[in-house]
Amino acid sequence: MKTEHRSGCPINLSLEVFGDRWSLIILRDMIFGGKRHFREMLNGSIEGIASNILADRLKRLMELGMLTKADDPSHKQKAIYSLTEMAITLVPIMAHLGAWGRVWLPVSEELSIRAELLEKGGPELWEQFMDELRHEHLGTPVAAPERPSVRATLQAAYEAVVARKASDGIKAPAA
Amino acid sequence: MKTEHRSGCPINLSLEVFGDRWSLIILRDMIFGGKRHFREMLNGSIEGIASNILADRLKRLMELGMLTKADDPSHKQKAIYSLTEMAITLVPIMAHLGAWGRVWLPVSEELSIRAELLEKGGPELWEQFMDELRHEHLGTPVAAPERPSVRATLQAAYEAVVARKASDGIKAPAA
DNA sequence: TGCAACTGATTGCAAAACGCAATCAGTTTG
DNA sequence: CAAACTGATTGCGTTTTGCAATCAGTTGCA
Repeated sequence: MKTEHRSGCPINLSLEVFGDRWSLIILRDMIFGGKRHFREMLNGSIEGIASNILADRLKRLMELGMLTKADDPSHKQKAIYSLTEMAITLVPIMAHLGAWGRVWLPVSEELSIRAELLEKGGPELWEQFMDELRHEHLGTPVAAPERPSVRATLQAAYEAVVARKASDGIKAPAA
Repeated sequence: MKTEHRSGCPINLSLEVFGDRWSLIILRDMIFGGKRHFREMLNGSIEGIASNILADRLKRLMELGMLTKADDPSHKQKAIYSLTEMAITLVPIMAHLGAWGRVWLPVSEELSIRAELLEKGGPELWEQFMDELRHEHLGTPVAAPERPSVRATLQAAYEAVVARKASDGIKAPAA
């Protein structure tokens, strides 16, 4: 791993980690999309990441300590990528980024409903989500009481918007 | 301005705005360093930005609506760059980024004291800071009661650490 | 008046990063 | 045994980056 840093400033060092156009996208898909395999990330990416870029970034994120890789028992060639605690603690940053983007940028309704719910849920919801991610990726026991998972809730809201927009389209196709 | 976006996802769109290695650095220097002029940013940058990169990013940030440029009355060739509300609302993101970097990355003590104070101050301090920036860059009246400015407080803390490390160096040079 | 220092940039150029398409060897499925 | 799928890798042309040098106009000082 490279140890040459431009400065010891926290913001600069953070930028050196994900100051590019793909690293955070990959982490977003793992965190909010539950993606764990190479092909899942490659084909599921709405932004259309190229396979060589994906391979390069996964490798880089592993070197940085944000991801780990393990064999998938169900398939000798399959690899499962897991988030580390370092990556899981990005959830609040993702939430803020989403909230900021929703205010200032031309976001689409269906892709921003998750950000909206995450923002409204606040730090409490973020903590619950991070606990779920720790359970899922680090194997920690479930501390919180049983309740619908944050990711499933966000996903359901996304699908509800998609369904509503589709039915709106039937009633008023040219709207 | 380009209107081609990879997707309408808030996180993706945010990355398209500052998903590079310099844009946030420039905004950081303006927000926390109070830099307003080209040369100030060029020579004051601890990361050593090149003049062509700086010119390109300033132009880009203006096109994106994050900065505005105005003539400096004191010098016909001088330009004063101002933050817009869009850029000022990045303060909470900066605070989270700094807090995350402080935990996970090899930050230097003197350059992370600001991040530490900003984190401890919480949203209340961020709001006060944003109000100061609005006054400074947008000319809004000062709503809050008179008190030492957040930037000055952060700067003083930085200088105190630098001074302490220097005197430590005299007592124990090889520490 | 003359000249150095300073203003916000711009240009040339080499290196690196990007991104698309094709390809790879091994694994599983039908 | 062939097709589909696994996580990648390679080649190659385009774009972006970043360093050094340079630019024209402005200001301050002698």
